[in-house]
Amino acid sequence: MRIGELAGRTGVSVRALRYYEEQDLLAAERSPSGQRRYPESAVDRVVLIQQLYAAGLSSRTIAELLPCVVDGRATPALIERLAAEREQVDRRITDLRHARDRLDSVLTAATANLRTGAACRREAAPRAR
Amino acid sequence: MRIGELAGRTGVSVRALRYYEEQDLLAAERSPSGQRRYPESAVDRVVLIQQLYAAGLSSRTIAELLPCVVDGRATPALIERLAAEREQVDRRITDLRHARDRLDSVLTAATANLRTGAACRREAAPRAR
DNA sequence: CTTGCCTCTGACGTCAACGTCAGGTTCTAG
DNA sequence: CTAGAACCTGACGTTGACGTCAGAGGCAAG
Repeated sequence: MRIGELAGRTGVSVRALRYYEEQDLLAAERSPSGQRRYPESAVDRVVLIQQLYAAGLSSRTIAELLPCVVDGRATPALIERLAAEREQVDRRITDLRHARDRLDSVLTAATANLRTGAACRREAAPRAR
Repeated sequence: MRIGELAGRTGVSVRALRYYEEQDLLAAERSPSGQRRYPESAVDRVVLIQQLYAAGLSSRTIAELLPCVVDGRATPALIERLAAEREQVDRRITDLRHARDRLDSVLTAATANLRTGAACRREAAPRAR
């Protein structure tokens, strides 16, 4: 398929796909006229890339680990790298949970105050730009 | 305390503290000569700011919500905002968990392959810069 | 008083993951 | 055949949270 269809089916922009290629995350055949042609498997690949971005990995890191992720093969060094990234993700999850809990306690407190009529009287002033 | 001490005690840079002030996240008294003076409570405040950054909130958002977070009071609109941010954080946690699970399955697969002697034979090529 | 660290403002630099625009080619529907 | 959509490369713009540098003033010790 061509780049526009891949973009449509994955929900990422054409620009992003070209960027992925630039970063060696996603290869493409070329038609005689130079247009990119992707196989069906590219859809899954792009989804995977998005997942890894969502995990907070950089494109540099993804490029290093993708071959391993795709074919399930790796050197011990790559496996260590993967494990380290996994730990990173775990820590980020923990941090986020703490932050969420913090927001939760703030929320319940604020809501309770609202109900007891203790709401702020100064309106939120529109901040200068 | 002065800015250097606050930086040391919170682990954030002096530059970051000045940036927080610029973004209305952290106020400071000034000595007659113009140097910033912070109360003890600034330490907690900076820690809180870090937590909210960790939650993925922007400084703009933090500035809007901080008064509410600090004194537990808010307008209904602010409470809605908080709840929305909380949901955002929740979604991010879910995404991260998916990504982590993905990394996990890759890891176990790769490790199993390693043990069965199916490791990649082409070494990880050092990528061009 | 001077040395050396701390602090100030102002301003430009950085980095990642794209967005956007220009100027040109290619493909496809009619 | 032609209009218009889709594609190409190349290059500059954007955003957020700072880093870094310059040039100047402040503060404690000896």
